[in-house]
Amino acid sequence: MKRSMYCGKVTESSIGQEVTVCGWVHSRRDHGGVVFIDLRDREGILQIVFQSENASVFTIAESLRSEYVICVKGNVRKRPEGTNNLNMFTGNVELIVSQIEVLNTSAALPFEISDYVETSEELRLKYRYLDLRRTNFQKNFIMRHKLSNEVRNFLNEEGFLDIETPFLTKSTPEGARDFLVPSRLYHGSFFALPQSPQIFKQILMVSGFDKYYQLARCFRDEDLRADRQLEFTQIDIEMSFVQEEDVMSLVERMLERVCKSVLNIEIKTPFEKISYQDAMLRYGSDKPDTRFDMEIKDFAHELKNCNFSVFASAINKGGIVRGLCIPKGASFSRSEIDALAKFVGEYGAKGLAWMKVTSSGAESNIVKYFKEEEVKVTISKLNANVGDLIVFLADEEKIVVQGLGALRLKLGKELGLIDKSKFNFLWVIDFPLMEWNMEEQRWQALHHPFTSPKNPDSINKENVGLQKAKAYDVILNGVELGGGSIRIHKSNVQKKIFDILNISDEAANEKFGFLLDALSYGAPPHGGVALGFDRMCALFGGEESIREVIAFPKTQKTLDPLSNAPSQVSDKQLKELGLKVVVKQAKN
RNA sequence: GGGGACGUGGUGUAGCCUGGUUUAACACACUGCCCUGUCAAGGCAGAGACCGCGGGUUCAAAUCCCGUCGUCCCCGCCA
Repeated sequence: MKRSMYCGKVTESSIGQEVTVCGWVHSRRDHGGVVFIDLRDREGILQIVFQSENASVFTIAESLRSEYVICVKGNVRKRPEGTNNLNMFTGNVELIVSQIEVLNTSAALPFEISDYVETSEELRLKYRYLDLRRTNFQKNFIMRHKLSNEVRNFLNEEGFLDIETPFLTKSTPEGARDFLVPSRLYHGSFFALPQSPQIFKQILMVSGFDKYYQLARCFRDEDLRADRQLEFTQIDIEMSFVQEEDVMSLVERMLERVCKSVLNIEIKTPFEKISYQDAMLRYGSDKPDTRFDMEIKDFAHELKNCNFSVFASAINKGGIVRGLCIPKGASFSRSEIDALAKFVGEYGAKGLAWMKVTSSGAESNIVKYFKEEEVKVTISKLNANVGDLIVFLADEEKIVVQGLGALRLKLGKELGLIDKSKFNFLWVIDFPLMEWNMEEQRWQALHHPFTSPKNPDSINKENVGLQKAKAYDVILNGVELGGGSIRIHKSNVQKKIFDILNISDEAANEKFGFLLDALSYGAPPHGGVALGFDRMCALFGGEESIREVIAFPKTQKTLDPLSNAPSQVSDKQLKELGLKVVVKQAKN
């Protein structure tokens, strides 16, 4: 028997036709004289019916079990009056089986393939092939395919060339930890897997390809999170003879197109723009979730003479005081407020000051240190209403910003302030070029060291702290979807940046000499962007974790329970590579 | 490197706080039987866990304590 259509595609238009479908036994309902089976393939589920009149197929039907693979032929008919299933796409029809072939049996399952029962992550990954049979996964990966296809279509139409860059490349000193691949012919030398195709795509611009893209796999040997894997995919784009607006406009048009064609959502362009400084002040984050308000306000000016010693001393030490208003938060119990204080403690805050807004002003154990005017100004600046809770952090800037930013997000989620149907795109711009690394006592690129300063000609070691970058991040619902910049295209400017970053001429030549050389041979002005494709798929699929849109992800401890990678290798393999010993064995 | 949550038949959970009628409960899955319109089908019967692992406290430990392993979330890290 040869399949004639997908289970999930059988609808009214097939009524009266004989079709052959193949799939997995999703569920079986044996009524004695009639057996119903929900047959599942990647496109959906179809109810097939076995009637006792057809004795030979009926006997087989009674022996079928979950996840058996079968092929059945039969007539499609309209379901009898009153037996339609409105929850199924194929719920108005059913297939009356005339022939069946059992293509394979299945052992009893280690867990239920059901959308109703959650199974532990470890077990799901060990039996990933079963987990991926869930309709939600089938849906996610079909969506992922559509998305990548639409991205490619769009970029192809815009005149971009898809060019591959190497996986075996050179280790770079700045940035994430590299995955190293030992060289067999040159013992002691290593390739590195790319953290991103950054340098290669810039060199492609020097070569005159003008517009490049790639759905590029990238590798970073850092600890994992819900939105981070060791390897991930990014939509990598680079263009010549462009400014910030050109790249941003391209990204907007691309996102507009894929939102329409994949999700059937109309989004507004151009996206709202917010400066880095503003984002950090108002949202305590460089990737603000603007689906809800609860903005943070600064009180350095209003409360600088406040009698509350914690605030005064924080300001005296060069720190800041900021606060936010939690709607209806006055009903929080003391222990709930303590929990909030503990939460901001994770970001280094030593405490959380608070006041409940009442009809006569405010109350809490710190209100007595405030002048009436200070309370009034605070309430009005935060637009607080009676019944709200105002919380403050006073400390060094980084702690206050991060603590309140994280608190705002946590409360936004927990208090249900977030409208999940919203797709809020946003540009964060005007990033500082560099930030001071306290531990290593040196400047460090905020983006990457190839990012062009706004004023490349006047930059020097003294003013670098005030320099802004020609960089932009695109944010969706509080997730950094991607970022990019206009690059440095002149080798003297690039050398100057390396110098400020404390990378010696010698080191710069050793690590990036090939880029510096390339820039000296007529590099065009260029810039680009990279979008996290896995994150995009997760957001589009309504998933919290990118593991739900990656077929074979690793656990948080970087293991693959399916294949048991990483694993030890033979002495012979090691010897060929000029390596010895394995110190720590992965425990699977 | 650090903090937190979790770990009980095949799966998901309850029991743990307050140790003893626990012979560890419930649902799903599984096995057998019944049933001609179900769709997370239903009914009857059955098999299946000494409670992640190790140690300690106690007359007595799934339950309390210590350690350890694993999974997830977060901080650090991720230019």
